[in-house]
Amino acid sequence: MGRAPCCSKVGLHRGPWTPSEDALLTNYIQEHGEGHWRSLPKKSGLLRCGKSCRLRWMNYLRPDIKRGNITPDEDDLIIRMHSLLGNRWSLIAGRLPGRTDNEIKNHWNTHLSKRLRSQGTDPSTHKKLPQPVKHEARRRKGSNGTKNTSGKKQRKGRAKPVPAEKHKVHLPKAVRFASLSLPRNDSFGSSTVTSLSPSQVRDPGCGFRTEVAVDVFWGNLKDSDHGGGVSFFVGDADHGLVNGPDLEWQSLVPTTSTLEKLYEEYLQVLNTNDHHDQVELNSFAESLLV
DNA sequence: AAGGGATGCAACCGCGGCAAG
DNA sequence: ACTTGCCGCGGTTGCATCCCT
Repeated sequence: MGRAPCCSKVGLHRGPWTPSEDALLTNYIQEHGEGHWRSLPKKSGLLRCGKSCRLRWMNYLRPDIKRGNITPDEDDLIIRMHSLLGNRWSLIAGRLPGRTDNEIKNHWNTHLSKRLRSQGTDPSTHKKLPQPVKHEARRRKGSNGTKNTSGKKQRKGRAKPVPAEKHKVHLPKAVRFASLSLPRNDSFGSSTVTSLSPSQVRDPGCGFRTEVAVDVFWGNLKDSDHGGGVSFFVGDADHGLVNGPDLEWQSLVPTTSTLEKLYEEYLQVLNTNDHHDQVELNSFAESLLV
């Protein structure tokens, strides 16, 4: 429908952020809070488009961002989540405290997809490839997120990321919805889980969303060693579910049997490889999202 | 030692969802 | 019902650095 660009690019800075720009943005947000990205640049004196400001804050400046190597456990979770949800990086990132969707996306594209391929698994479908692909990637030391923000240098043609059999997983797009969440730092054990049944979780119409189930899986799979956060998605009135203000934490008591059932169900789906079950897996993931 | 390809990550781009008018 | 603007997401690109020949 011919929407206007997010901002007039005339006179705006692009490319790497300078420390002074970072400081301006950080100071402004600390003082006024996040949001209103469109008007933020003008108010803060930044010569950047609002979108760029948001990205910089979300992916780099936010104080809760965890920088550094992604641990094997995080790798494991990313792979599992990706097998369920596909390229829903923001959803996956939501379960990895301190990690951004951009970081996870990059990590997947540069490390995990290659690793899976080298292990004989198709990274997009998570199904076994006919034969394992030789791992030709070179190891490289010390590129640990310490990206310089300095100067420029011309660039020569970049090999596109292996286009090899680009099967897209057409899972439903994530939808935005209200959520309540607890930080993962709180121990999973002390967090609460709503008492919804697995069928409720799977019921597309029920309004509860992915993260309940995914966190449940995570809590089980990782045996709480990460301290799981728990998120709740509140259904709408049409489905007779509670709205945010009506939720009482006291009522959200975890029920071990519910968790076990969910875990069983999840394992069942995960442990199967044939086509029929792949379909089931997809619809399972779908049901979590719709 | 140097040049060029490979790698990793920050940043950009375009699109879709949603809410307000 | 339609338009407009904002926000957030996923895909893609740009570029500094690493590593191999």
